[in-house]
Order: sequence, then C-alpha cells, then structure tokens
Amino acid sequence: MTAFKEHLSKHDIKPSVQRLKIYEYLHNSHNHPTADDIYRALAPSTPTLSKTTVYNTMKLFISNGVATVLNIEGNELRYDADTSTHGHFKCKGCGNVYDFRIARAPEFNGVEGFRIDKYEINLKGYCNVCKPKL
Amino acid sequence: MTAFKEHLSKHDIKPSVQRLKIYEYLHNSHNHPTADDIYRALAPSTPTLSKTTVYNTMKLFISNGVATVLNIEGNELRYDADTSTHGHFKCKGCGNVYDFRIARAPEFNGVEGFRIDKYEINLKGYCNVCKPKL
DNA sequence: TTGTTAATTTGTAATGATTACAAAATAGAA
DNA sequence: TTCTATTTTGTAATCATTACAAATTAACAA
Ligand SMILES: [Mn+2]
Ligand SMILES: [Mn+2]
Ligand SMILES: [Zn+2]
Ligand SMILES: [Zn+2]
Repeated sequence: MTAFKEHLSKHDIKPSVQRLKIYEYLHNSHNHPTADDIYRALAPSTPTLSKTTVYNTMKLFISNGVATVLNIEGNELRYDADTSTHGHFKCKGCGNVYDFRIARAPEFNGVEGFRIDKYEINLKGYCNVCKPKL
Repeated sequence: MTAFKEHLSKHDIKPSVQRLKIYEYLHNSHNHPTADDIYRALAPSTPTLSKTTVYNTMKLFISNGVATVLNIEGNELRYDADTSTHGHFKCKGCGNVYDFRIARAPEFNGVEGFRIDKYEINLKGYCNVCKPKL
C-alpha cells in the first residue's frame, strides 16, 4: 500500500518495513490493540520483529500525529490509527473496545485558559451482546 | 470524624482504623493521589501500614461506591473521594490533576442499548499556571 | 472471662507492562 | 566502497499492581 507510505512520509516518519507493517496492521484493525497484540499479530510474518520496536514505533506515531493512545484501562495502553475526535467504550464482558461518535460535544467549567492538547471520553459497562447474558 | 465513620458504614464498609485514615486522607486531599501517595502520606503516623492495605482498601472503596479510580495516565491509578460526575485535567507541566464541572453533558452515537457503568472525561495539556512558562 | 471463628492487615514474592540501554543491522550520502 | 546516521533488536531494569499465606485483630458465643 503506497498510500500508507505517503501518509507516514507526510508526517515526517520514514516508512521502514517495520513501521509500515505496524501502521498497516493498526489501520486495518478496529480493535484498538495493545503493543503486545500488535507484536503477536505481526511476529509470525516478521520473525525478527522486536517488541521494543513496537513500543518505539507507537511513540513515534503518536508524537507525529498518525496514531493516538488510549488510557481506558489502568494496566494497558491501547493504540488507534483513527485520530479523529471520537470516544471509546470498553465492555467488561467481552473486553472489546467500541468506538462511538460524539453527537454533541460537552462543555466544561473550570478549565478556562488551560491549553487542552488531548481530550478523551471513556465509557465502561456491558455491550448489547454481553448485557443479556448477565 | 464520626461523619466519615457513618459514611463508610452506610456503604457496608466496616470502619477500621486503617480504612478511616485512608478515607479521611482521600477526602481531604484534592490532588487525586495514587496508592503510593496515600501510603507515603499516612506511613509516618501509621507505622505498621502496609501498601497492600492501601490497594485492598481502595478496591473496597470503589466497589462500595465511596471512591472512584482515575485512568488519566497510563502507568498510574489515581483515586478520588468525590464520586459526583465531573471531569479531570492533567497538566503536563506541573503534573497536577484538576477537577472541572461538566456544564453540558455530551451526547453519544453508537452505544445505543449498552449498559454504561462508568463515564470518564480526561483532558491533558497545560494549566494556566504552566502555559505562560512554555 | 475464655475460646473459637471470621475479618482484616501485613510482608514478601510474583506478575506484567513499559522503558533503558547498548550492540547489531540497515540505509543513505559521498 | 566507505563513512555516518538511523533504525532495529535483545536483554536487563523499573515500577505499579496483584497473589498469597501468615499474623493480627475483631466479633461473639459459652
Ligand atoms: Mn477508536
Ligand atoms: Mn476529581
Ligand atoms: Zn461485550
Ligand atoms: Zn500546570
């Protein structure tokens, strides 16, 4: 996919083989994978891949604006190639992380004059598949 | 403070000495402390206190509804005795976590039928003290 | 009071994700 | 090719959290 190459280049990321594979996987998967998910998915087809590379690459992607990181669960970081404004719902049943759109933006009272760089809305509960099984 | 005792009892938490001290500290501090913050604050006046007790107690407080946990930073859990609906802003300069009120609630599109148990809005950036120093 | 049991607390070891670091491999320019 | 900068890799270290079992304390009946 040369489109991915251009996207990375446009954000000052040299598109190495590893970076391209990681970006391609992240972009095609909509499950908000952890670093370990990415590593385990790519390791078979990239035998020399190192988990450190996944972490390094994700840091690079984030600071260059082609990915975001999700703090929805305390003990794991999840990554997302969708950098548009949207929220996340983590199901306590199946563990899936769902995207949702913010139909009406919230308004805040108490951060006047602050510089807001990042804005995260995280929900937790049970999705409509898991809820009936409770 | 007998008011704290009653508050814990009302939520089915037996008010032991350790639990009371932890709750009192959490309630009086508005800095959203980590487990380690709580431990270090109370250890001098409670020499036998164990960090495990802090973690155990926070889990109990959360499941019994007298505290909430904050996933604003990937590598640390922060606790809050304010269980009312409000958002948090973490300053990348000073590290402080500020509360803010949600003047107008957001509306979501894509979680219809889901059971939402928890709802977190986390902002990051620079507070009005740190912003001018950039 | 004493004895018996359940609840709570404690200390230590284990876990697991992330980071630090330095060597090895690779790419790019001259 | 040769030189140099960049990227990747493997391993060890870090650090927050959890698991676990022993020790302490509380509850309560006899
Ligand atoms: Mn997403
Ligand atoms: Mn708060
Ligand atoms: Zn589910
Ligand atoms: Zn600040």
